[in-house]
Amino acid sequence: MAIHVDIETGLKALASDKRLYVLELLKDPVGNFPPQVDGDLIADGVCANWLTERLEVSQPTAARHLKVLTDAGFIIPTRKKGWVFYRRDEAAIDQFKTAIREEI
Amino acid sequence: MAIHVDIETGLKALASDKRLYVLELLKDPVGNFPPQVDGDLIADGVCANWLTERLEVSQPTAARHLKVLTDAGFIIPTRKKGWVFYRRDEAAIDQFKTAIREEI
DNA sequence: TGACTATATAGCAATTTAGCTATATGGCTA
DNA sequence: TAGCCATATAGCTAAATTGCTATATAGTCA
Repeated sequence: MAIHVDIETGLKALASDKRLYVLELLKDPVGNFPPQVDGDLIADGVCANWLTERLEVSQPTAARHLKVLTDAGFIIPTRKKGWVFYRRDEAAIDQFKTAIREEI
Repeated sequence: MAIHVDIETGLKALASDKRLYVLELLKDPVGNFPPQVDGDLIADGVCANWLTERLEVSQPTAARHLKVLTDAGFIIPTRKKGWVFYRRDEAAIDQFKTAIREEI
């Protein structure tokens, strides 16, 4: 029961439609969002504000979802000017997929 | 947000230490459990009673965990004599892993 | 520096999940 | 058939999760 400790954190982070949607949106920042001024859509990621709009929840609720994904290691925040940009951590995501494949 | 409907069910079913443990135990029924009389450990699976003991929760709580896993399609119940035996549905589990790999 | 703006946190209500005890169900077995 | 035993369901409490509003924080820009 203590075997799957890390995998369990990842599963809990993903077991939410909102958070799955964030990862989905971040797969194609250029396709899903308009151009950005202060952060590069690819290199830095997508502005928290835009993700919040897409999630259709309040700013604090979106912030918490983003924190869960960040804490699980699936997304990376980058602070620039007044904003925080988020992008997928593909290495971490791949590592999780491997763990699922091997341990479940 | 409606894209991941089936994947989300699976993720929610797996996002629990107890249920991960059930799948872990069912990976090696012969190694993890003593011989059975009324059901074959491999062909039929492991008696619900024994899984309940290993989970260290009450019978109704264990039954509910097993139902969640069954509803998600990860385990298959087989009724025989007085008992219910559970085994992994490897095909369904593989399908889930593929979905994770391709959609996350 | 000072005001403004984006994000984070606090704190509360509603919902979901997980646990329990008590009891119903349903099918062996004597 | 009658009783018994494994499993399922009902119904409750406690904890965790998700949403909100209000507010604190912190960094930017004039």
